[in-house]
Amino acid sequence: MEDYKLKVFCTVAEIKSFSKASEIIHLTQPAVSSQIKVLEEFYGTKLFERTTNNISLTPSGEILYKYAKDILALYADAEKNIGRLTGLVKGGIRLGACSTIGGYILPRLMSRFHGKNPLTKFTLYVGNTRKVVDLLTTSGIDIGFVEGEVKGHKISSEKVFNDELHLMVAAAHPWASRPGVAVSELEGEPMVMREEGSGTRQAVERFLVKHGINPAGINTAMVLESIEAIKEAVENGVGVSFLSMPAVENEVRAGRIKTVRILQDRLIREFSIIYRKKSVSTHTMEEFISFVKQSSPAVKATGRLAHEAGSR
Amino acid sequence: MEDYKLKVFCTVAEIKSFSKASEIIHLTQPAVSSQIKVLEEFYGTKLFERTTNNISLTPSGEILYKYAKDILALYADAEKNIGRLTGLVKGGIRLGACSTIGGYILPRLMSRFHGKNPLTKFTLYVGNTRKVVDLLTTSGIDIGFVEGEVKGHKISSEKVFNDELHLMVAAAHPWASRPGVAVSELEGEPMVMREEGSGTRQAVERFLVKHGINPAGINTAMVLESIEAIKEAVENGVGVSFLSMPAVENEVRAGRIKTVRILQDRLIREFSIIYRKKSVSTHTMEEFISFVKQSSPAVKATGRLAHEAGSR
DNA sequence: AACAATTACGCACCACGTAAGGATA
DNA sequence: TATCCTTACGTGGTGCGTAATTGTT
Repeated sequence: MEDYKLKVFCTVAEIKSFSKASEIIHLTQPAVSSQIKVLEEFYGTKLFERTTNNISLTPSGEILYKYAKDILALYADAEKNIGRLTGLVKGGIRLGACSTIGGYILPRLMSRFHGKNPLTKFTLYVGNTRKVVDLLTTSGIDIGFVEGEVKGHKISSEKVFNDELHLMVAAAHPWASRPGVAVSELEGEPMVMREEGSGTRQAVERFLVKHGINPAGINTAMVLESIEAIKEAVENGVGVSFLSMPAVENEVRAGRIKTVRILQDRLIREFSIIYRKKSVSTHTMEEFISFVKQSSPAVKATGRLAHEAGSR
Repeated sequence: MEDYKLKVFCTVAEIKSFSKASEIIHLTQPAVSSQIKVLEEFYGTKLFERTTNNISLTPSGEILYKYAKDILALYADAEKNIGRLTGLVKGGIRLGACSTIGGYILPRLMSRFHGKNPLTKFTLYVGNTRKVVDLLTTSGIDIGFVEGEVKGHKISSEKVFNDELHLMVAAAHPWASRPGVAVSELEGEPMVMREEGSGTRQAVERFLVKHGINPAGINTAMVLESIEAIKEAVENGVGVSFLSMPAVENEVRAGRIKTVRILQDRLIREFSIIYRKKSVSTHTMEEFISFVKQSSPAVKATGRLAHEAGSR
């Protein structure tokens, strides 16, 4: 029920570009121009100074922007408080997540949440951490899930998942029948890796370094950007790999892939939920975040359960 | 640029009636129902409890109302501040006034103000003091002009005009050529009066009492509810009457009516400008009020000048 | 019966997108 | 030429009023 004109105006004021703002709010550039024009005609004054290549707020625009932010905040606040009162959970949530969470964990959470609250609508963007953070800061998404913690004055981050990366081998691999392997045995063993810069890759390398192994010395049989592709490669004996349990649950159940315990340690990485500090979240967002936090032990339990089952 | 839905909602919430609210905002009842329905569907909850004969806000409605008032106030505030900055004076002002001001003083002020600020639009309602105050409290008008001062916790009143009531006689009347008459001479002289309850009537009676004359003893030749009618009566020698100078300026200039000085005293009454205490006035309203205050000496001067000219 | 709110429906207007136009580096 | 904003124009959706319907005292 927010004021769309003010929303458009604020976006333009913040992005300092009609065209870029139009993309963010999914409108055409002329539509944005038109909205601003209406505002300018109403207030009888230019709100933006149009110099070539960049626009800036006029003094009038500054005033309106100050009020517009407050007004929009009140709209959001009203909606949140009414939502809290009625307990109604509805409306859209735009999520962004890195591939592991976005591909395997979030879809289940989203489905369960949507099952409980059919009036909710999810949009999910999957990309790397930087992209997710960018989208969050530009209000392209409402909530993000990334590995590690994100520091930034505009973003709050909070750990929610403890995701374990399990060593995966083909069913026919010699390790498949062993109760566990030492970290040192990974040296020389052909491994399938995620690309440089991927969170999984970083976690694996940190793990190796922690146990005195130089990642550069690893026999990297293949580098793949897709989890699905890695599973294929592992199944076909290209090499072993570290993967998140939810990502290979089906293959492990079917016996096509086996998980092997690392004797000395477990490779655990933390996922964080991130959201804009200042923006007033909706009641539905509050509910979803709380749902995710409640669900995270369950997610871990599922993962571990499957792991126990798969490795015995 | 305010949010029309919220405006409608607030009006209904305050008036506690769809149909009455629809009259105030000049909308049909179905339109109001529709607006509220949209809000209720958006927030997923009833905002009004519809019991027969009267409606009341639900808890959700209470929340929304609290926010809606603030939001509307911010819209108005933004507009006012931008208006102050740009110095632009535009938009509508709804005035209410008693007959003397509404009929003779305000039209000139409105015209002059409109001449300086062509983007302004005036609406003028003329009625007695009670009607004007009612309209003001129900937001039917923005500014009112009434005789005396109005006390009320929701209304601010401020004196602006010192309007003098002059004794008017027909050109052929014996007094017309005299430099002045004593108050006592009014006893027995046929007088034309405004109706009971009129501000002018009250002022005249207070004046008589002040000078030791019982109003009941006055020879009331005619009681008329219209100033124009009184002027006709005076011109035709029905009797003398007290009238505001601006109301008879043309007749005095044309010599059809003469003003006669009262020797001991002058009959001066005060007009006040009244407006709602809490409601955020627009910049244009501020400008108009300040214009009226500036103009009030001019109005008096004009009145006196004409008086001097007419009585000599 | 009478009053108040809702539902049904047709129309007019407004905001959008597509396409063309202008200005500046 | 490429980028960015504005203008022009046709169309679909929305909000209004009129009229009929429901519901309550």
